[in-house]
Amino acid sequence: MKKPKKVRQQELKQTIKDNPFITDEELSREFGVSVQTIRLDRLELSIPELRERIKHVAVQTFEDEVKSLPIDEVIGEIIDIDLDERAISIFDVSEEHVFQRNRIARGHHLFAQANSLAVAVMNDELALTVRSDLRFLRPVKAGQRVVAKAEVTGREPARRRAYVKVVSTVEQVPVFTGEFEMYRESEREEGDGSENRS
Amino acid sequence: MKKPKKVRQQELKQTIKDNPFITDEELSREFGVSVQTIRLDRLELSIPELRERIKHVAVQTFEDEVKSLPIDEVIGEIIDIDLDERAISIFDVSEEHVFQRNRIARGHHLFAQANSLAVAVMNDELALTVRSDLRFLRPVKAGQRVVAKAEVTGREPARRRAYVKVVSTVEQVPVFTGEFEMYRESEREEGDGSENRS
DNA sequence: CTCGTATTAGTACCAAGTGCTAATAGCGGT
DNA sequence: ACCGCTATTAGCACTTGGTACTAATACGAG
Repeated sequence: MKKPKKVRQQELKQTIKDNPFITDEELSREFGVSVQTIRLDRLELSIPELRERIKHVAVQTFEDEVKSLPIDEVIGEIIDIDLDERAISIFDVSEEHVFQRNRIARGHHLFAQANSLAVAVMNDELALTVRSDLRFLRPVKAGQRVVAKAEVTGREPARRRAYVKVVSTVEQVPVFTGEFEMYRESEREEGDGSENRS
Repeated sequence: MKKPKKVRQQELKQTIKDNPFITDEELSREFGVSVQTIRLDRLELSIPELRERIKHVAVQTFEDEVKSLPIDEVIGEIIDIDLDERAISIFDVSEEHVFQRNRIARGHHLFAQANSLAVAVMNDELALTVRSDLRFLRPVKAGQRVVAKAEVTGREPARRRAYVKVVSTVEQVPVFTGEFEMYRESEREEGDGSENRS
């Protein structure tokens, strides 16, 4: 008995952790013991078999992948709107909006809420964002409710521009602010709406 | 023969893609054909067996995980990454990303691609966006492919900040640019750039 | 009705195991 | 030297989810 059982088991644990794709047979060669011994060790350490280990790793990725997709249509629910003036929306942050590692909301969701609201507040067939300046003031965590308030702060009809300021808060505390320069497709009176500046 | 073979095979392909963890037997029940038929279909479509599929998924994660972090959390597909230096991702704009009225992509998708790329390029356990300044230069339409290039332009280890510039183009033409000020969760010594924390 | 493709059935075999029983090794203590 | 005990090894039956192959059957078009 070269190494005591305990030592071997600890090493075994580490080896499998480092490379979950190793079979019992390969392990048995590596440690110079029989396959059965490896099996007994795994049993005692409650380490599952190769396929289960692989599956476990795979499931993790897969779930993460599926989870981090959603970013669709209009983000947040608009609860009040006064066209061309101001608007408010709420957005509940849930698991799929956060980094798994620390449950902090990914920036683009906050931006999406604010941007959607800025688009909505424009009283226009179609508004496009031209430019924006964002500040992420505090991290937002899963489970929190973000309230975004948008206000139209300026207009430049000649250039078809409007300026919108959005402040997002969680329980009264500001977490995000954004200034948006918006382009309105149609002019104020007639609904033109099919122009393509580029 | 309810559905022609071709249709079944296409559906089969999709089903397996959506859920690689499904056995031939489950598939055979789902499609109302025998297990052998499923096997023949897989053979023709060169879809590997369950375990190989799972293993493939697992290997991906494992490799990515060793490297760094949220490659599976990125919006768009990373096609090249040089940690702490630069990264490139592509994002295909489809119907669900655009306004129905004019088929122009909603701004937050462009932002999401750029922002997640900026996060990914940071060689860090966790990076958060602190501030960003965006310009939407030209409208992007459904069907177009957006290529985003991120470059780390500056570092301020003392304040745990890094600066990333992202330029997104469609067929060489810039459509979006963004400057990101990022916060990195973990501190790092200067002059390293490629250590092996994990 | 016949031809050809599609489908189903059945068999042998494989990898990487589990679960179980039984034999053997190694070593300490007395 | 012998007992006792744990550790190790061996062997066998059985499991999953397949591959590879052969053979039979069904179905639809010409």
